[in-house]
Amino acid sequence: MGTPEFAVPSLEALLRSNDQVVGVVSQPDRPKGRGHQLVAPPVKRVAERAGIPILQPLKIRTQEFLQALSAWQPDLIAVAAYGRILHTPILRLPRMGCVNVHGSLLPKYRGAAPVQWAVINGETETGITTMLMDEGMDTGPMLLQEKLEILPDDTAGTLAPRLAELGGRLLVDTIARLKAGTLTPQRQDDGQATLAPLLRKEDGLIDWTMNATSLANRVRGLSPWPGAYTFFGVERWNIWKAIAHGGATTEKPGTIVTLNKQAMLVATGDGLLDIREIQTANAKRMSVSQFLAGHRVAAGGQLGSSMA
RNA sequence: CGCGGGGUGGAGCAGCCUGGUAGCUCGUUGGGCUCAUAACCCAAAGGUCAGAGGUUCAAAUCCUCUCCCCGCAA
Repeated sequence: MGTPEFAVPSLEALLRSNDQVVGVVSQPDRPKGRGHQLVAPPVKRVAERAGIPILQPLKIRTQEFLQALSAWQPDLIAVAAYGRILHTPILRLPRMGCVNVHGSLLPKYRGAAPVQWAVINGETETGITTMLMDEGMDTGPMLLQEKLEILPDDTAGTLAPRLAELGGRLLVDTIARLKAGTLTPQRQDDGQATLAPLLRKEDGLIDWTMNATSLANRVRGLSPWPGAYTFFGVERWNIWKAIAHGGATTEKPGTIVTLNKQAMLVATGDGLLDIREIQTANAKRMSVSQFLAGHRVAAGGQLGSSMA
């Protein structure tokens, strides 16, 4: 069971493994992009190409779905970023249980957006944890865990594929060792647990009173979705890349302090944020030097919320 | 039929409403200045104004269609 790009390597790894994939469950096709075109989730596309039966229930807590699932007679259900909470009847369906591939070093970053939050919080390492699922949100006993370095330039978008690949390897490894009986599930230390809740569009609005380092990490963690943004007057600016500079400033947070052909420095609660890559409505993302070539922006300008 | 914006020398933009000499900030090339420079000064090259059709004495500009790109919303 899985839906987005993150789950694809896991499915592919299973398809390459010795185990048989009897079926794939993915979220329904959703209207996406301009024109409201229905788009199949990435996992579904891979499954189609591999000729694997696919289920895309609108609701999973139904008798119909449960019956369809049990008809496949799965020994084990592997779950990677499916996007729904599985309830007890499903968890108990497979003989060997449900194994989840989670994009963090549990018990840290339980929840829907572990990759993003790890970057937002400026972590220098994260990883993959496989676990036996229970009713809670990523609370089940852990099976295998492997670390992965977060590079200084990593965004959620560049980190996720590496984690996903690692996830695929770890999943196959986990299943093999489960079958061999050489794994001992390990309880999570709930006291160490942190949460990584689903991000919303609003989480992308930059709060200039934060310090520059936090903001730079936030920009990385929110890329490519939902994207960090701020307002210049009524104009919305998406900030795709920014670097934190130390140095005190007496300017009000959000003030454009320095402006030349190459750079735009903005005052924050602590330090300066050097905006490197920007995108305005109707335009592509571009380097700040490109942006400044065609847009008249004066030092002293205020960035902030649209209401300000 | 979800809403909207855009395609103008290599990059980013203005010009379009109110048709009439292709403009700005850079980049590139050559020259100059300087101990030196991504700085400064001078000069040059580089454009079928996305494409097709139409209106007009005249179209980047007005009308129609096509292609491509982007934001919002989901």
